Amino acid sequence: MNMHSTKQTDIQIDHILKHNQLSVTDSRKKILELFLQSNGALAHGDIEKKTGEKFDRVTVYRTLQVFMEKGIIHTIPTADNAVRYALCKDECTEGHHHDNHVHFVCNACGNTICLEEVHVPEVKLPKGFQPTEVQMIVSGICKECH
Amino acid sequence: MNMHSTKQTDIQIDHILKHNQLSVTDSRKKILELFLQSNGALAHGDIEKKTGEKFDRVTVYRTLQVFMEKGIIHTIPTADNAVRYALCKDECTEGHHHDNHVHFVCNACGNTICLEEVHVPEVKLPKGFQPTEVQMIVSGICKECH
DNA sequence: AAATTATTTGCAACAAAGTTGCAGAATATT
DNA sequence: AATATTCTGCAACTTTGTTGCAAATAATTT
Repeated sequence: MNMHSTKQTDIQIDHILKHNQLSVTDSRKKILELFLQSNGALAHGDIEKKTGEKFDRVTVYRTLQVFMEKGIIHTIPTADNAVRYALCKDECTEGHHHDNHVHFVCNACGNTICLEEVHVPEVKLPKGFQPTEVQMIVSGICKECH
Repeated sequence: MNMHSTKQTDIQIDHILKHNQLSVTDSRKKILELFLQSNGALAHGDIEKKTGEKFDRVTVYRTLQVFMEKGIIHTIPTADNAVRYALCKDECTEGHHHDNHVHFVCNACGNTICLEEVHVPEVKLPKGFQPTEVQMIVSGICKECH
C-alpha cells in the first residue's frame, strides 16, 4: 500500500482545478492533495514542510492566494500569528464563504480541525451592529491527543 | 480643551503599571494611554503610528510582550495576518485571561471592538474534544459606521 | 538629595515572512 | 505540432519580528 493519491482523488483534484478555470499544474495538484488528505487546516509553513521543499516559497504563496480568490480555501483566525487555511465546502463561491462551523485548535498536536457538524450559535449584538460573518475558534485538547 | 490625558487617567496609568511591578516609563505610559483611550483593539502597527514614531519599534514590541505577560492586554485572533491587542478586565491575572466576550471587527472602519456585554455562548463538542478556551469574532458594520 | 543598583531603551545586526518583476518552463489552445 | 497563454522559480526587495549589548532612565538605598 502506498501513501500516494489514488486515482479517485486525482480525478477529484483535476475536477476542482478545472472547475475553477485554473491550469492543472504539479504545485496546485500537490497542495490541493494536502488539503484533501488533512481533515484539518494548514498554515503556510506546514505546506512548505509537507511538500518537501519541492516548490518555491513564492509558488506556495501564490497558489494559496489563487485558491483563496477562487473560494477553494478560506482562512481561519488564530490568536498566534499563524494564519491557517482550510478547504471550503462546495457551496463556497468566489468571494462568498459559508463555512459557519466551529474550528478546533489543539494545544497538544497543534492541528486545526474543522468541526463540520458543530454550527456556530447565534448571538444577539447591541443595537447598531450589523453582522455579516461569525467565526468561532475553540482551543483545547483534541480527540486524538486526549 | 486639549487632547492630552487628564490627571485622572495619569493616576490610573500609574496605578496599573505599579500594581504589575513595572517601572513607570514614557513608552509604557504612552502605550497604555492609547489602549485606555481606544475602546477597541490595537495592532502593533496602529501603536507605532499613533505614538508618532516616538519610540523604537523594538520598544513597542517589548512593551506589548510585557503587557501580555502581566495580563494587562490580550490578543484577539483575526483572519488577516494582523494580531490585535486589547485591554483585559480587572479579573485577568498573569497567565489567566477571562475575556470571554465577543469581539467585533468592522469592515468599514477596520476597528476591532470588545463587546464586553455579549458573552460567548456554550457549544457542545463531539466526544473526546476538551475545550479550554473559546473565541468568537463577529465581522460586519459597527455602530458608528452604520 | 546624591549615589548606587536595577531596569529599560535604542541601536545594530540579524532572522523570518511576504511581495514584485521578469525570463524561462510548463500548460492549454488552435 | 505550433502558437498562445499561463505558471514557476529566481533575484531582489519590503515588512515584520527577534536578540545582544552599551547607554540612558527609573527605582532604591544611604
